[in-house]
Amino acid sequence: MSEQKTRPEDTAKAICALDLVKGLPSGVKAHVISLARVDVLPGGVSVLTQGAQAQRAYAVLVGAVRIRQIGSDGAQALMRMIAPGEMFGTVALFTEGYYPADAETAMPSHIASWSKADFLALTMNHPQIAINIIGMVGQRLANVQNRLREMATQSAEQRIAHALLMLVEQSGAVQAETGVICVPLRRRDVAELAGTTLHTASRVLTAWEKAGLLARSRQMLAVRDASRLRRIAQGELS
Amino acid sequence: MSEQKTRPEDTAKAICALDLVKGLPSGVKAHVISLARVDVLPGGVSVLTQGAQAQRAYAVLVGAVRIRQIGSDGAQALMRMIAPGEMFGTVALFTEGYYPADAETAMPSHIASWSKADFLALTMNHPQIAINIIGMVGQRLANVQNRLREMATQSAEQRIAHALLMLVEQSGAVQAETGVICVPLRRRDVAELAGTTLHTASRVLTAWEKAGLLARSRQMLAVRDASRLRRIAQGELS
DNA sequence: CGGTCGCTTGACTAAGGTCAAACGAGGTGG
DNA sequence: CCACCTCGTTTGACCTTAGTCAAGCGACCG
Repeated sequence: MSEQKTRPEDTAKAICALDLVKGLPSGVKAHVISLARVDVLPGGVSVLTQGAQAQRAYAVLVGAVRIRQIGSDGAQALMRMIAPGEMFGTVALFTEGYYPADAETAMPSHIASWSKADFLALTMNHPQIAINIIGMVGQRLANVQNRLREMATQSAEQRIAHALLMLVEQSGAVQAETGVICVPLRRRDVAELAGTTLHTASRVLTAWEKAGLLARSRQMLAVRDASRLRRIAQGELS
Repeated sequence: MSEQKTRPEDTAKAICALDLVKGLPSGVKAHVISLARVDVLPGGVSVLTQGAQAQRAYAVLVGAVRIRQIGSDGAQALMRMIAPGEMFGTVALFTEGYYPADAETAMPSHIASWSKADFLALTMNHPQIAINIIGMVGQRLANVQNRLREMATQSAEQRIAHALLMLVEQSGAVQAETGVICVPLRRRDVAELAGTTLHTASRVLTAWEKAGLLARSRQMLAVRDASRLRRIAQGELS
């Protein structure tokens, strides 16, 4: 966690690495960069709120964002964590126009964003961008559908294991090796992600810590024995 | 349920009504129609299978299709029912290329489809089509996310009520009035849709039938008291 | 030093899943 | 035409999972 300076060329590079501009000539990438607004935000602040008119599309360059949905009955669920390089709030620009969930920074973050007008113009002028968006949304859809099936058929323990494994994968190749999840995760987050209560999540996680499956330093979680966790996730174990 | 003749102008009209070609000039629509293959299928046959290389994108013109996902552990969940005018199997053409679920006709159906090459060319040449796809997928994503939250936080009874209400809405404005769900629904379908077991679904449904909330004729379900059902879905009742 | 926040832990409970059995309708073949 | 079988469904008895209620702990912050 070294001191990090905000350099323009870093943000440019980060934006170029987005799936959004995959396969586009560098001229277009430059244009996308020029249209972007970059905000440097502390942790725990709201980026967009559920139900509001969609004005902008966002991408996380540095840090992490929590996407949480709250139902009409007040129950809330954590839809996903956004890691660097991923986008959020983009779909609402194309549909009814209301954000379907809340987004807040889970740690100090750099967030790039584009106005609705600019973003729509980009997709109209560069079909490849539209296709890239379809790819990203499709990936998300597949992911959510998988979780839906798991939620319907698997035990709380399995779902928690899946949630952790997903987070590790999301953290990128480097972390996937070591198993460190570089996002501050509260028990409550894990619970909402896996669709259980804070209490059962706590019980399961502390049990796994005692068994040496997990380790915790500060707010971060580290998966020590991913293969075992994977077996638990598939119901082959305990 | 009158005898139905397959007339080319009917299929043309049905394809023109797809969200896919919304906002496009009729010349393009004609082109889309010319590229479509239309299959007339009996009920209960497979249209595409999970895990197969995505070759085509599909749309239901007449009838209904069941989209079912099966996990590595064998547990299966009904992702959604496809009503006339909706598409399926489209996203896989843009992502990895494997269908994420099975699709089978739930009743005799007319299915339009386009080859991968044609479909991708269409989206490249007509950005509006790509944007329409994003809209459709976005809608789906929002829907699945809502169900995910419900699955995590609500009771089995509430989820079943939600599933029925969703089906009624899907059946179109005419049916929404009368409350008839014009799709053959087995108990098992309802159960998989709501993420419960066949048994609890049966218990709940027969209880509702006895209470006059539902009626059943042949394989179809009819919702007699939608407002009451809606209150159950929101947990205000029983 | 008190307050808040996040976490842990225990005891209890109920929702709903599992197991088991049987029924009715529809279709098929003897 | 009837016997039989299959498939979808119903219903009961039981039991496990995981949610609820309640209490206490430790850490961090002002």
